[in-house]
Amino acid sequence: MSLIAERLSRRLPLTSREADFLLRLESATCIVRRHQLIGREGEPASFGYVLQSGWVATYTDLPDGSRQMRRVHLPGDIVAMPSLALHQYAENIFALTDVAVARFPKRAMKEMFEELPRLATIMFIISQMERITLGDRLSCIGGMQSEARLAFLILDLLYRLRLVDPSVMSSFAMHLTREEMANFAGMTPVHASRKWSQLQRSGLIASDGERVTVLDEEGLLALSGYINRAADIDFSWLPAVSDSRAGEQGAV
Amino acid sequence: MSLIAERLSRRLPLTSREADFLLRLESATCIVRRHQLIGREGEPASFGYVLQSGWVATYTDLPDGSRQMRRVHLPGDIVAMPSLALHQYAENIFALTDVAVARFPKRAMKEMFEELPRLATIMFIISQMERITLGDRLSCIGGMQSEARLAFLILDLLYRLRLVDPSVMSSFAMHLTREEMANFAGMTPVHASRKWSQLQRSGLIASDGERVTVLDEEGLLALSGYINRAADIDFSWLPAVSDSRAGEQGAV
DNA sequence: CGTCGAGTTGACATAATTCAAGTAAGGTGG
DNA sequence: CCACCTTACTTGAATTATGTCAACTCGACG
Repeated sequence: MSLIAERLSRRLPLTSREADFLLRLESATCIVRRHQLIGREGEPASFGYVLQSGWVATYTDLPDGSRQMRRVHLPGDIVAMPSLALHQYAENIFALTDVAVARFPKRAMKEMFEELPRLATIMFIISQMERITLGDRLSCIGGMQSEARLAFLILDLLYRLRLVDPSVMSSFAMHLTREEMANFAGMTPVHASRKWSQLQRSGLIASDGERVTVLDEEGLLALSGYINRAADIDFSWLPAVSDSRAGEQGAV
Repeated sequence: MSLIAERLSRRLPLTSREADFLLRLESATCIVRRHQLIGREGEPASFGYVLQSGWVATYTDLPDGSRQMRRVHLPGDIVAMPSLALHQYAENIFALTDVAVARFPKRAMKEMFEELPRLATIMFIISQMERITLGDRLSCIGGMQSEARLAFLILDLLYRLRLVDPSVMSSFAMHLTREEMANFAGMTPVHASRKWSQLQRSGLIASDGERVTVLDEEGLLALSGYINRAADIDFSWLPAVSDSRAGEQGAV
């Protein structure tokens, strides 16, 4: 089964046609080394990507030279979907670790809307969720201090890693450098280093370079104002699988 | 014709069934006074809104008491679409001016995906555009100084007002108070006031309390790093109007 | 005439950046 | 095996951007 289908099927049964479609999205895998670009801002936005393993970030560079990371993508995420609405990629797509990604052509989305309205609606809902969580991050960066913004990053990764791999409890391998964290949280690498140390000293997290352990999840939640939106997602209004076009209803 | 259809039809011919659907979305208009809430964070997210006249903002309040505006909506925008993916509104919906809004039930979206796949794709594309522009704003707030963040706000409003009303050239009525600008741009009202004055002194804008005039559009663009994404939107991959279900192809 | 909301300005405090120096770990070639 | 890189990270001191508090102006309104 495809990685996306696997994640979705924990919440929703998918029909076999839907699962087949998602599997086809992942038919063209390629490997990219850590710190290589998968796509560049300004290139024709002909392909979306399904991230199969590793971490990917999207970022843009600002005129003054600073870099803003917009999103860290984890396995099973669709990468660069927003740019499919444009002729050119709006963001750079960057391998934070060695990754495996599958690329799919923009026209696959067209087929989905034509033939699999229920799956299209699911994708629509997921996209709206991403808008909400991006807005949450905007609120965090616009209104919170640097320590809280780092705490937000940690919780965001923790909760999303739990969705990918339910065995994740309170610790995970942090694949971001201090500079990458800083670019994500809107501060300088030096400041990120200081505040990271402070999170450790205050007992909220522990960190040994490779792994982070969340020691006080409640404390981080209170500090960062993070809201786990995924818990509130509403799939109740999906279209029915249409009789004329649907295949058999798949189990799982 | 509905306001959404009118804006869309400048770029795309809509079928009469699509136009009818959009008109139905706007069948239940109500008037809300300036500085009233249209929807509250945490309430059941049963309805989306089409903004018909006036300005609306969405915002959230952070634990430390600061307020972050996420989006200023202009006439013809769909408001609260992201929250339809959740059981509860994720944001407060706030009338910046006296407004007319039309509310539509969440299930209208279901119908759209079932019966009007091309329109659903258009909505999907617009939503992805919103993700991009929200990301642009994240980059701006995360990486730019306060003066640039205000410049970004001005250009964002200017370019979007031009889409709503092609007669807008370089000046418009600014309906935000200093405090609201500050909440939007991630700073304090006092600081917003200082930097607003500075934009005037440096000759980039003129302002007389009611109206803003952009005197140096290039200068504001260079200062803020603003990118007008709407110019690059790609509607070329829409599904065809399906034969079996479509009405006649409407002109305009 | 008094009050209210919005805006401005000054003085001071704090958060974050900048610049610079230094540590530590991993890789490479001799 | 060691000397010598490079890269990531840390820490201190000085600087700048922004926040905070308080006083004041101004116009709208009853």
